[in-house]
Amino acid sequence: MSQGKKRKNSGRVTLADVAKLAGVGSMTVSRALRTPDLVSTGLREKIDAAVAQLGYLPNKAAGALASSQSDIVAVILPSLTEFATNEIVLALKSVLEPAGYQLIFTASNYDSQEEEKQVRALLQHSPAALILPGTAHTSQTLKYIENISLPVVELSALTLTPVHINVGVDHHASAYQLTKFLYMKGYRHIGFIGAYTNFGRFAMRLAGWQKAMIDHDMASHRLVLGLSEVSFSVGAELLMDTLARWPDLDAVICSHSELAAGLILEANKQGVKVPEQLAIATFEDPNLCNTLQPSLTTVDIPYADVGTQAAEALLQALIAGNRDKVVKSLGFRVKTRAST
Amino acid sequence: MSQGKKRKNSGRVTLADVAKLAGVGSMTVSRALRTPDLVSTGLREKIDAAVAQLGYLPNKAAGALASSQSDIVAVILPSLTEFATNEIVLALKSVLEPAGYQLIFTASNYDSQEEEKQVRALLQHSPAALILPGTAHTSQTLKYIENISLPVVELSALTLTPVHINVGVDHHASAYQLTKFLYMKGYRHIGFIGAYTNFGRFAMRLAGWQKAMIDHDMASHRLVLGLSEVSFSVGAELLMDTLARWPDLDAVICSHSELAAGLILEANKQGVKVPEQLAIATFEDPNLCNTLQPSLTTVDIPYADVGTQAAEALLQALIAGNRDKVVKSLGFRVKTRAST
DNA sequence: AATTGTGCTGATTGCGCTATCAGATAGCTC
DNA sequence: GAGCTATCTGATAGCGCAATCAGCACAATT
Repeated sequence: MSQGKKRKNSGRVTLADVAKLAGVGSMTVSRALRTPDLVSTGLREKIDAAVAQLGYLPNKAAGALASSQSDIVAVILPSLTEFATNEIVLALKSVLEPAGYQLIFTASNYDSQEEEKQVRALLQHSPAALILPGTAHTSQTLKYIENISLPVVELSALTLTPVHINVGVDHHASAYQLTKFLYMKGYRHIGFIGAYTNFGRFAMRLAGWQKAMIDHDMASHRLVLGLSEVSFSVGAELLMDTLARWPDLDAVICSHSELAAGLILEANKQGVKVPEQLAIATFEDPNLCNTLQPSLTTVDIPYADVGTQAAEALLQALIAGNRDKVVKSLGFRVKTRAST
Repeated sequence: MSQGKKRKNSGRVTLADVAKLAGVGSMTVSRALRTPDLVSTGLREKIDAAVAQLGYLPNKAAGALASSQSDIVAVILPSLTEFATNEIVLALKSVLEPAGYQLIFTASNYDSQEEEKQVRALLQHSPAALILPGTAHTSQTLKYIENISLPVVELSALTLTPVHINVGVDHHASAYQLTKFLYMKGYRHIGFIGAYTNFGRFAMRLAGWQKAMIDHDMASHRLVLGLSEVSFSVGAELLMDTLARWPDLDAVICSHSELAAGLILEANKQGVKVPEQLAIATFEDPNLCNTLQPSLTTVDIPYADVGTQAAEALLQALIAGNRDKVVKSLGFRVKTRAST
């Protein structure tokens, strides 16, 4: 019974088993599976039959080790629960999975320390590429990704110092445009409410709003609320208090759709007329914003495009094997709805 | 320059590099990293220093090959865009990631052929466990997962023939209860609208509704619509036509929240009173259903619990190394809101 | 003093695969 | 038919790690 072996094999069917059954060398089986054109028809058929008969499944860990390349693409997202996430994930998958890549997702929860941990964990799987948010990284994270010779994609936010591929939207400009849009509509007392948990975007949008306020001589009418949490109810609780404190206020920009939704629901309940008494505008989630009554004016951000373009640029880099810097800034547009 | 080597090494820092720098054997480094208690303090400190200095990251592919076990947990979800998905993903992550597992997600899109492909692809990464929907599998898929000696979790739907761990909600019973609830409220002409894309759940809920209709002598008042697609607009388009064809209809159960939402929005637009003229009830998404006006009566399904309990049962199986069958049926309850 | 542990350490081997190179065979040129 | 290329095949040698086992020092036991 004891085979005198030092090591038990894992029990799985291996390349060698297939080779033996097909009566060929294992190298030929390996070729038949990866580059069938290099194997003669006769052998290929025998091998295919053997593979089917044994139900052979290649062991990718072994393949990755031997060839020092894998089909894993590691993706770090800021959060798993946001509208944008879903769009981006679907887009990435639709491009990268057909090309034979496996995606691994994790979330940093807008915490750069957590991101660093995730990067460390993911790099141990020697992925073919790394996709992560375009927001602030720790110096250790930067060290990891700069030392490593694999394509890196920074997503969603445009960076000043892109590592390699950077696809995103200029959040500063979008907030600027939204503010300007409200100004054109005649609003003069435009507040900004956001959550700084969302580190990158909050700051950029805030800055964009601020610049627009100054450029349009509204600098004296400033309300900024920085929250530590985002939800319908936080938005709802805010409304009456904010109106009481800033009676001049005629419009509000929310950094998150959920906040804006909370405001609207509460306004309906309290009899505050939107947009007559208060205009509300926000970013991103068209589904939610359309469902609400009145519907919400937003800056539509094409997150699906962010994902698609990022994936395509990545695929090119993967195929070409180059590390050329690619920066793509995607458009956005203010989508006027009933709330302004 | 040429080293006469047959094979270039990958350029990454390896265990051996750390060992050389620390002046110890590579096996000791391996131990220091995985089972520090078995290494003396002096060497451990030297090794830690060397690891830090070199920025060493273990190569998990090599580790997986050598030990024939990996830290990857492969998860197949029916869809990435559903409410339930998000809840489940978060719950799985919160239990399994702290335990040191890496999750890989893919989606089968309610297609068992696609599921089979995904299973094949995922098994090549020799995962530590496989999590997949508890709905119908192809015979090939069953062959894969039955032959394989790894923990399998079937999620969300209860199965008649669980492979190993099965955590879910009895969709049949939930539809039955919801129908009964409407009956108690006085409704007698209760229709059912669903999408059969969602193979498992649709059939089970339909059956539950049907049973309840028969049990409560409403068998003669039956409307069933089986759709091939789900969205707000499909729901909206349906409303007037359905009312015209089934003038008796006083209540509708929708298999998907989105359909119900579409119906409500259209009812508001057309002046159809909910619930006076038509009651509407559905399943699952409390966020959406609460936001709507009138708010939607639903069967609340504790998807977060599904995820948590599945992950915990899995963790136990992983630690104990057993393959005991575990079946957990989670509760649900009818959440009455304004729409009924 | 001889024996048996006990705790650490490292040499060796192999996990299952692919890169590399050396043959083998067939097809072609002159 | 010699010489050459083009095409195919397989033997071998790692990839980086962990399982295994042997060795060694030192403490504990008799």
